Amino acid sequence: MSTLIIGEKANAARRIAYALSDGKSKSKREGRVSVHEFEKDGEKYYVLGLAGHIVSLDYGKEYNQWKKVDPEELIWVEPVKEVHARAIGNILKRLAKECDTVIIATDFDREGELIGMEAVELIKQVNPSIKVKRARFSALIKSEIEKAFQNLTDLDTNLARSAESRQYIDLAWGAVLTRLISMASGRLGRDFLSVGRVQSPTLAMIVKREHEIESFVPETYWKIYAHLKKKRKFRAEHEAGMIKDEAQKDAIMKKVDGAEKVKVLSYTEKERKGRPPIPFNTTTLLTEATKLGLSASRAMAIAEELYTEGYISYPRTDNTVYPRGMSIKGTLENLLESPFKDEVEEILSQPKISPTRGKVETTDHPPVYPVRAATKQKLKGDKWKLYELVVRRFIATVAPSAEIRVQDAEMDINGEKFLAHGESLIKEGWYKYYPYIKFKGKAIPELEEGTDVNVEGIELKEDQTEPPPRYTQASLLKEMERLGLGTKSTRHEIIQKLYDRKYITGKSIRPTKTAVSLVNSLVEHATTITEPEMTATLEKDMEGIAEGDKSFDDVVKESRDMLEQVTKQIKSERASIGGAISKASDEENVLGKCPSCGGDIRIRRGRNGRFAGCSNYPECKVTYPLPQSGTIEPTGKQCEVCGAPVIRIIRSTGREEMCINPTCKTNEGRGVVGKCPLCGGDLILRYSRRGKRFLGCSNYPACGNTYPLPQRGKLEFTGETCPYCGAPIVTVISKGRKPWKICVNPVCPGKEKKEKEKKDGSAEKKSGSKNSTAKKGKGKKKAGKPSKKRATEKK
DNA sequence: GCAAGGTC
Repeated sequence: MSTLIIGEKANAARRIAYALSDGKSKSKREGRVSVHEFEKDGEKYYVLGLAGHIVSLDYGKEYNQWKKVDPEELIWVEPVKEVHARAIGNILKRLAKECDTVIIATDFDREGELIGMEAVELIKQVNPSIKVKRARFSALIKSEIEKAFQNLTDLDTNLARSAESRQYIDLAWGAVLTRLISMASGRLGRDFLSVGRVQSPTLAMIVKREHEIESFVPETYWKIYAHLKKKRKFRAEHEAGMIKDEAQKDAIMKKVDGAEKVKVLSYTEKERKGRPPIPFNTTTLLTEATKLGLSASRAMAIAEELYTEGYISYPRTDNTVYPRGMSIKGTLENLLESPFKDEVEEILSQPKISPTRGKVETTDHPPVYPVRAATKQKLKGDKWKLYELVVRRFIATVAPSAEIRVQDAEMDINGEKFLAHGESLIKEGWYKYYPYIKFKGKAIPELEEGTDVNVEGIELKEDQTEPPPRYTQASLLKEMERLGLGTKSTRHEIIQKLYDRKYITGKSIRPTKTAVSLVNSLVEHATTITEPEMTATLEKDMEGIAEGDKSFDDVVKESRDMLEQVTKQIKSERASIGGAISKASDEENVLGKCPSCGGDIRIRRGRNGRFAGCSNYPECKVTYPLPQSGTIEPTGKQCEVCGAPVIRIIRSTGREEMCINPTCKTNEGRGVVGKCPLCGGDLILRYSRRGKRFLGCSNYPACGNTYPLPQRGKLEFTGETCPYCGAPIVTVISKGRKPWKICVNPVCPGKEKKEKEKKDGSAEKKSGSKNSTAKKGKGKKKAGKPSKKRATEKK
């Protein structure tokens, strides 16, 4: 008979098969799924990779209609498991029938144990007598894998059940509270209001911060500086630092103002090491990526691509210590074929290469590091930027420390002490390789104890204390990690979810009115779900189950009892909670005052998408069309010409303010960028439903002439027309590139002509790469289809 | 149409 080995993901399965078979395994593809086969000691082995969880937990179909189910009843409904990755599930069952043993070789962590148990449950449906074993390895390298397979153990059911309890609890709390709150506030359909163990505490933090900012009372304080000169200009600060007492400030100023000299009381110079940064885990990778202007979600999506294409290691990791089995030198040598060759050679020439290490060391995956060389031609745009970040981070972690000279001086002016501090780089060390962190110190001149230094002036600087800053994606990720909210794989998704649900807006994150109202209601009536402690408690309970001290049933029941309490409380306050939230979300949609009756002009949804209408409808019938893409915000301003509200439209390519009234004089000629060469009408900058910009003729539908436009970067319409085809010429200004001018007509006869001219020179390669980008563009559009397919498959 | 956790 044969043995079936189950890995957590395709890549892991491939590596397990390779390691156990000494590279002799054969792969067979069935659709998107690969099965690896090999023989060893006369025994046949199959290795199959899962895609994480292949079953999901949900309530049966009979509970799908929200209005027909009392959420309180839902609390005690037993959810059911359904295979969502059908293809993998079918292959799993088919192979299991042929085998007498199955070895679970999923990741060595809690979820890995559950993923394995789920597979076993499916297998037992078709082969109840199969023998089940577990292989636990802490790195996907041959020696570790072999050791694990020589020391097989049993599946840890308690550990798996602990993870399962989390699933039950998250689903119950999430579904019940989401439904309760959504129904109470009349937000049904796609506008539902979600609540969850991780997202709600995260949102509550953001709301709390906003509240702190709003209620912050700035305090005036002073700082006193002495501007000094010894060969160079520098400054010293009064030792009191921030002075909030006005009398104290006056007293000091009285003594020091007008002074011409300071006496140096002491001067010291020290050297300190500037340690290189620690290896990347998911959180630090994503927070550093925000410096490149990438959102956490976008950075993660790119990291995934780089991983599947074999450029970087697995991007979902908490580990900050390179594992023992990893070759640092080998990793560096791999990069010799990249544009980082010179830097890598410098690093390799060190007598000893010792990497930095962080505090967190896990055994499932290494920190994120580059595994293969790439060039700017292969990886473009953001992909290259992120790859470069990973490479430079890796180089920095094995680069020498910087050496920093630290200077400290104490000085006296008429009995008042002033301090000067200087820092300068003696040796650049890792800073040279990692430009994302800049050395910020500044040197002061060398001083001598007991000498005088000339004062050029005393400065009294008045300032005000500032409220704590709003969260950014980077600071939010860090805070979530600190509080144990979410995991390396989900934190960025949770943040994205808060944006998608319109709970938060902006790079400097603000909660919407709806979010504030939602959080206030939850804090008052369902505090548990807004606190990180719920996760901490759950973690403890899970540990209890894993250790065998608690039962799955007790933990889940206890949680359901608590949820029942909360549910009853919300039900009893249903009207006031619903009223407060729907009032807030109504306000969110107000764009300004109606110029005709003074009512509120609100965003409304109709059959043909969104539009703006007066709140006094049907008495007042004022309506305005709205663009169907982009975010619309009120500006609080009224149009000076027609009195209608002025709105702001925010698109990924920029923002603009305009009068909401399309027939207003201020909108005349808006967006007109040139003449249509076909009919002489106006060419107007328009946006499709999906937010893509293009040029369309004003005589549409009589004239159907359109031109596509680049979707990234700022556009400047030059007013010039193309000498070949008469289409407008546009200048594209995009970050990190020189502005370039193009004719917007993609099939302009002038383009071929230019290509021909280029080919005459040595530009053959260049035009070749141009062709490939053109193909890539088309490929992208095609790639949209399979991803849609995937989405429907899931459902 | 609910969550959070794997993975793609």
